[in-house]
Amino acid sequence: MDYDFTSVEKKWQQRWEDSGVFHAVDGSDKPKFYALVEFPYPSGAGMHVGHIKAYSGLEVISRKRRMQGYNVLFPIGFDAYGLPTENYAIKTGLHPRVVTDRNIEKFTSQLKKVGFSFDWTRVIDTTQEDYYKWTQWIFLKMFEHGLVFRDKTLVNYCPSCKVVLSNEDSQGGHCDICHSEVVQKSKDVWYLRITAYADKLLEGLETVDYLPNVKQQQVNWIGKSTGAFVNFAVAGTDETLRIYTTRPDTLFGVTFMVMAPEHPLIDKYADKIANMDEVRAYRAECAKKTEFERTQLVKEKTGVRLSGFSAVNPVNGKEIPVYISDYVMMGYGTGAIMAVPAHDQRDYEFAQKFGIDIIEVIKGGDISKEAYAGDGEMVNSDFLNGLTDKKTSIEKMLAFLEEKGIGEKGVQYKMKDWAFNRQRYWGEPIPIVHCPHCGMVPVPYDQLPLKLPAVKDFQPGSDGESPLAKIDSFVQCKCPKCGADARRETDTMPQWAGSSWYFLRYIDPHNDQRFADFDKLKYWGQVDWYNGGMEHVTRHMIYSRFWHRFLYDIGEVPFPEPYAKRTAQGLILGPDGDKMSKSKGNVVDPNEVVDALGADVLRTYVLFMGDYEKAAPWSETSVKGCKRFIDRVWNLQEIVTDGDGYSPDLEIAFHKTAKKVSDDIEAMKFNTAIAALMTLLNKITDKGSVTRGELKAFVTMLDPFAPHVCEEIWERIGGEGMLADGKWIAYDESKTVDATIEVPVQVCGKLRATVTIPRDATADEAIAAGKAAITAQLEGKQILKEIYVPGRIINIVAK
RNA sequence: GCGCCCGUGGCGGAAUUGGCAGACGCGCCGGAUUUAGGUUCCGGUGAGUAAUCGUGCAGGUUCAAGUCCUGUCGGGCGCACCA
Repeated sequence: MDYDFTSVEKKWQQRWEDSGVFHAVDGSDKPKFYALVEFPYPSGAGMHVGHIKAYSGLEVISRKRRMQGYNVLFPIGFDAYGLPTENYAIKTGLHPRVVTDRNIEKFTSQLKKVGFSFDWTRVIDTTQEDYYKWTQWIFLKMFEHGLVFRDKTLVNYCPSCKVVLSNEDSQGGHCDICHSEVVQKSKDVWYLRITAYADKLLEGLETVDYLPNVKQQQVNWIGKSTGAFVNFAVAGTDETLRIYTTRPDTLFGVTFMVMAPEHPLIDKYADKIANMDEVRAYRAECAKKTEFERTQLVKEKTGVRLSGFSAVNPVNGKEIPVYISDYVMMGYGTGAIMAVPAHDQRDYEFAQKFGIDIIEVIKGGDISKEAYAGDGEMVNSDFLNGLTDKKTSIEKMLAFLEEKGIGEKGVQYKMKDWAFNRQRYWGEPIPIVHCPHCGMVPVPYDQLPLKLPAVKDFQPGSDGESPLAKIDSFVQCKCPKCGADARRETDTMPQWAGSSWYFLRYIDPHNDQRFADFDKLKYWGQVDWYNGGMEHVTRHMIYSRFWHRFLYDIGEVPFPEPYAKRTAQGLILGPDGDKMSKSKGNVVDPNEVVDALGADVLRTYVLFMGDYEKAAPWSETSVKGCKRFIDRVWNLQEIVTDGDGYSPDLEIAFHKTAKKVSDDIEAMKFNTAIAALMTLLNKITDKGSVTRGELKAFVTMLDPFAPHVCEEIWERIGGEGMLADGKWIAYDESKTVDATIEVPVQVCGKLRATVTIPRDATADEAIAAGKAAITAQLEGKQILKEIYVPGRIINIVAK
């Protein structure tokens, strides 16, 4: 009997939809479980097998949870604002709205074809007015609380996309969207003051269950460091040159200072600096370099000494030279450093090149060769001399600095404020009005959403202006405060805006009074389990934790951290082992797999192919193994016999498998859970018959992975109701172990025999049995040690 | 440079965390069914004639090491002149 998966899968997808079994119930008495997967960007290319793997993990867990009696919220939506759609619109002349709707429709039908158990009544689309109204609302709340500010600064700018990028979007000096080289440009930028939340984001990590490397990456990204600010006097003026250092204990080793080329003090004292021409030339040279070149192409230190401008070391009164160099960044610390060439490799290289003194203050290295960054006894350091503990030295120096009023303890973060505007059409309009009298005025809350106007021309302006700037009817408005003629902000929000709070909207997606009802937020609470890609750990994850924490602080949500648990799936690589990409032609289309082999096979294979958290290459031949597996399960119907219980010779195997599958699913070890089911199937087919009760148990366990075939078999053998809201398998712990076990017997760690002994044999009994099996090997030898690890191994050490 | 992770058959990967290395699947070999191919079913499959040897390499700890320690080589990810 051939398995007609196409019609069976269609049939059950329809039944699930008609019955509403996957609808989450607000306020149900059952325990709640909120499973979240990263909603897709609906690109024109359609779904990728990577999406399937990303969703299948929590899909399996959600199906299991429902069967365990939970009220499960497993939603899906579309993160639909973004540049690819806009670029496509520019190319084809189709409106982004049309393109987006078409792509969402395509994604929806593909997702349904795989049989995911999403609650389709809660779908969200970040580009719909009733959604982005609340994105704008949250933005205005932040504005109200002083977390939004505007600054004219050098920004990362992508000349190809004609758009300003955040640091997160221009990692490595390349545009995250088109991979062009990013340049620095001076622009008006809207910032969200995420740095104000740095400590909260750091502390919050202690209360959540994220994968250790996810946590580590966020900690590194926030990049908290503790040290000191120290004020150096500028010789001959009242000016102070303020620096940040993590090693105030090395202050006696400071022999020069370095400022970033853009440091404002340089302009202030331009007439005092004798070689200003040289300085200007150096600055021009630096400005030409991109951030990427400045940081990546570390070759030789360059710089210019400021003549007529020197500083005084506050701990010993020595006058020291001041340089400018591009190895010091304006964006970190104070934009100036104290240089300790003996104990910092960069300062060392600079000192060597410019012939500056190198004074050792920590013993232990050879400073004639290189800087020594290790610990050791303090020397040449006055009151610190003789100390060997770094912590003590730092504390002593800090006390000294504070007493003299020349410095204090300080904290710095690598994380920078979030550049929040884009000069683009397809995004949420920033709901701010520029009034000549009142300045920046927020659009009143009752006028939200500030709708994105329909336009025909999505081309950005030549100087990087938003397409919205060309629409007079949008731009020209009255100031909400004073009524004067005013101009609307024409930039839109970045793609990350809509995804920064979407998990809250799923809880109450149709609410038109609030972003989500407070009682419903209380009922559903934190996302219990969030799964997604590692690439979102430092952007989306940080952003959304920030937004959520802000909403908590102003009393709008009842819990501070949005996600209780976070896991990540590994990539699916192309059959050639490379990352899948269109240009390499190694992309696997999930649609084709569903059509050729069925959704159950696709679902099973993406979880069986390897460790869920690791990357694994797609294999056209391996996927057939899963097809065979599903077909063999289908064929069990041919050998089914009457009987509700387990047959004696399979009972232990069923209990064992039930335990293993239950446990492995929780640990996301889907590959071994499926392997255990395959092993059990092999045992059944070896035996040649299966009772109805056994088959029911089997399809119950397999259901989260391959629900269509399982539902069909369940129905055909007279199972009650649907497995989708059936009951998860129970097992008896005492029946997961055999009464007798086979134990290997080693002599001096080498395997010599195996013996079958009762599971509860004592050590003496086991060893006796073991020795009996290896009498030949023990002949004429003296036994030194006898080891029995219960249930594991017998090892006799003899000489 | 700093931080994290990983090196196991022809391939993807297992190994209850120190206890029979190679589960499960793919591939391959042989057999059955088939006119043949495909499908399906059965048997075999780390290397070696064997004793034995085998988890990137070299040491170490241990009765026992894929697992722990030291060093080294190779690969991946993240951050990066961060003061």
